[in-house]
Amino acid sequence: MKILLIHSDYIEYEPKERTKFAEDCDVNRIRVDECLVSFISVERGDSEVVDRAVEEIEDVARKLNVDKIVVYPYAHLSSNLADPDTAVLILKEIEKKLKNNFYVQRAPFGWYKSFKISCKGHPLSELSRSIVVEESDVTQALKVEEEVVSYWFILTPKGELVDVDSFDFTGYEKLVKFVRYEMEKRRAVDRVPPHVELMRRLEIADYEPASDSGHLRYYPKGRLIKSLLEEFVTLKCLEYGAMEVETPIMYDRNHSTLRRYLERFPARQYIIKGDKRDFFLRFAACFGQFLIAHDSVITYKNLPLKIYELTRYSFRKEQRGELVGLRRLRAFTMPDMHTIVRDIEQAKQEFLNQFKLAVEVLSEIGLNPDDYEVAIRVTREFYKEHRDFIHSLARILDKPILIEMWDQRFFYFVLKFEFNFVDALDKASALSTVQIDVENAERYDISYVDEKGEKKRPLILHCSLSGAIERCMYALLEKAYMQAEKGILPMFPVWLSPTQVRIIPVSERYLDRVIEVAEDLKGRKIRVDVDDRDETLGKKVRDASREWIPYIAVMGEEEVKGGFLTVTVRAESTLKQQKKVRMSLDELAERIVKECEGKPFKPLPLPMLLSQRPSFR
RNA sequence: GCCACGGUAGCUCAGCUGGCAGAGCGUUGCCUUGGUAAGGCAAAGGUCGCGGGUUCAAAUCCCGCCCGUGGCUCCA
Repeated sequence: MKILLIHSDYIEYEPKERTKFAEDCDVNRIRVDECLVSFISVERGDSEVVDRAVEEIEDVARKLNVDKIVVYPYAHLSSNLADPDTAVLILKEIEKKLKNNFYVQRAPFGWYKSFKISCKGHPLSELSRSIVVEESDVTQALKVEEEVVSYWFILTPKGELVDVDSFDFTGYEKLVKFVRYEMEKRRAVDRVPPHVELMRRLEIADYEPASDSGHLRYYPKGRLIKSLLEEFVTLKCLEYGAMEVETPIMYDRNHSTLRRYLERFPARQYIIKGDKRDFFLRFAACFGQFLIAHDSVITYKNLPLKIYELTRYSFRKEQRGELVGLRRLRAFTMPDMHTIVRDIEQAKQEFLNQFKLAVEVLSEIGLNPDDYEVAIRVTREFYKEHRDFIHSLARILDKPILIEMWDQRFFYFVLKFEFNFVDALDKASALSTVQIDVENAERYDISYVDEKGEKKRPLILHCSLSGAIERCMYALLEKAYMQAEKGILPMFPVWLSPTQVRIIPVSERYLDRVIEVAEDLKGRKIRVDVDDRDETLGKKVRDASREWIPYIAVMGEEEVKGGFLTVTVRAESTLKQQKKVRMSLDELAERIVKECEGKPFKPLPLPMLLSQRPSFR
């Protein structure tokens, strides 16, 4: 809403000619003396700002000490006008509210009017106000969340459900940390998280000050790692039987179905102004996939039906203080798979399959069950009805898991699991997760046809097999850091290492031969580079080690003559003792190829010769 | 959004009881041609976050703002 306020000696106006939106009125000349004239343009969405507008006008009127207010519809203050019907309603409402405390004259809407006005000309006599709709980015679900009462238990692999306070946590150090983190939601760390320093030092990712907070830049090495993870998780979903789709990243804010869904999802959105409509940026792939499902003809023969998308990106406008490095971002990449199932039995079966698949995916990425803790969140009702099923989940990984139970269903799901990574600062964050959604098939009007030809409502599973890709990178970095603290040399899995082999010539004399060897390895789909810089051998070895390169091959006279490589194997070395192995080129190549079996491959994302590389920071 | 801390060379940081802008690393050049965690010498490199104020004089003191990190909050 745009308001122009004029403190006037008088205003005189007279309706002259109707427009097609004209409201009925007496076409008399009106004069009001000693008044505040409010020229108002009602804009789209202004029904929410009436009270604030009234407050503003009253506030000015009081300051000027006037008791008469003229409400004057004036379209020319805005290029984003509300429709006339709404505008009249809003103006009338303003009139009504102002009348509580003032004498109010409202000029008729929809007329060409002549007017004369006399402005007093003191400093406060001409004011303008622009009242915008406050983006209520706090959804209903966010508010509800504050009221949720949780009951906490530990479920043992033997199937005992123990109250959290009576569980003996001896031997379950990480679980304690996780439970504390979940329940107390309090910690006192005053450090930059280790992975933040690592992601920068290793030239993986960095903050981008020119963007919004929580949007990172990825350097070639980071892009490579991210891209391999993206491809890997995608392939896992496709192998599992999912159909890959691609859906828009922004949606109409006023779409009735989506609007209701937004209300149920506790996340803040980015709002984008379009030509005519406002859009929000997706925070997951649910919308796009549900809308596809809504328009699809699905029969019982198609179930379970799996749809998959890698969201690059999902957007969540987290509060500033919530953002951390790769752990929590405003733009992140998430594999998002939805499974449409016919009933609760099929839902349970898929839930179980996906639980197991998530374990497998994380372990291939380099995160073992020791690295995360399992949480199950469930309504009391669902727990009672499916106790055996839920207990069976604890047996899969053979470790106690945290159960959070609610008396009522506050959210759209009845059951979910999460694998939570506990980092070097004892903070937990969710990686893989699957939820059984009992609400959205209805909301999106998704149905399938059963054996009898009847339309039925399915259930929907939400699954992120690995969790956000960035978060996997965060977990790998944090894990490496924690291992380094224990004296283990930190590294990435070989298939994710940007450089898998670095070859270092003992002197420039051997460079040509070294490049030949490197080209050979490169031809075998191995990421190999060559340190051709004018530095000492010691320095080059040190630098390679600081880059966590799994295989460092040194070539000098001996190697060239003998036709072998002297390889420092990082995985078998310690801080004190390097493990050096004599290997043939074939042996090294075979070893690496084997270690990367079944994983995607991408070539070295940088020039092979180190001397040709820029330093990105 | 609130609280705390921070922003000085490409990076990490010192200087901050006001008085010539500093170090290490990196970069460039030269020497060095080497056998497994930093070889030597030299040079280049600055809007001290931005704006205002105090002062003869401000990186330093004061005010405002911006950005970052941490904590709170939040984390489907």
